[in-house]
Amino acid sequence: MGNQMTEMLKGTLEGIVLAILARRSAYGYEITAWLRDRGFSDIAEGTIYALLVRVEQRGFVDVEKVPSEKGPPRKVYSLNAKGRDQLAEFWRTWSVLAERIEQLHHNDNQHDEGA
Amino acid sequence: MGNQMTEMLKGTLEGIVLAILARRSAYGYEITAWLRDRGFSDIAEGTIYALLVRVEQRGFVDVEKVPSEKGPPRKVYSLNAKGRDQLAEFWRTWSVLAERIEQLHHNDNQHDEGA
DNA sequence: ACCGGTACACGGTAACGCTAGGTACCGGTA
DNA sequence: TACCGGTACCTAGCGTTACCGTGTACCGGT
Repeated sequence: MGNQMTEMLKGTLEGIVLAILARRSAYGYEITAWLRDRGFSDIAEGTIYALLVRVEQRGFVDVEKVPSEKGPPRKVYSLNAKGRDQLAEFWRTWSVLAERIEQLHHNDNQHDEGA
Repeated sequence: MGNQMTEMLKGTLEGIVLAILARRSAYGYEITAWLRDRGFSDIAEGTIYALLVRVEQRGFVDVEKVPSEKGPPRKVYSLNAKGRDQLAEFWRTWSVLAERIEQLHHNDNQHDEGA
């Protein structure tokens, strides 16, 4: 999609994926499809795989290889304790940023509504 | 500050600065101080100047050189029509992203409150 | 003569998401 | 048999962005 969303996803996409994995374990292809369904912009498949490699290397997730009847084996990722800490940290940072930005948004709208 | 905030600012910092300029014209040093006061993390001075050069080159702002009694002349930036369009686009993108992320946040908290 | 505050600018670095490919397994169809 | 499309994963190179450190310059006070 647009450039704007691409840049804004930097730093948040990892949190988004961790939040998804907090709900239930999943594999890359599944996560990509899930995001696409939710209209979470057109996130490239490769981006998700690269991100998953990153969070695995940082020890935020555990991985299990599970055979599939429809193709190559799936790599199923599960959020572990360290990952939950990271997710909590993500939410803290997000809250701070979102709050400050919303304040700007309100002030902005005050003097320039509907432009 | 933290890595997390640094990455999250990518893509949002430009919108933040445009929003500030929407309220009133300002120069780099002033914007930096403003952000620092608002606790908007410890944004590096150099970052703001680089960003201002960028938005100027894209034609989102008009610039006027104003002499200062306290040092070198100030470069005062004003948001123009194109910049207002860009800011509106920023808010649209932000709203979409923030809404989707908040949904994840709620779902996340449901099964893992206060962990 | 010196220091600190004001004000701007630049080069190199790291992180991130995107693009555009490639590999491999499988079932259905011509 | 040959081919295509869906499933599932991976990689290299690229552009954008924010950070760090440093440098320049103007000015007033001591």
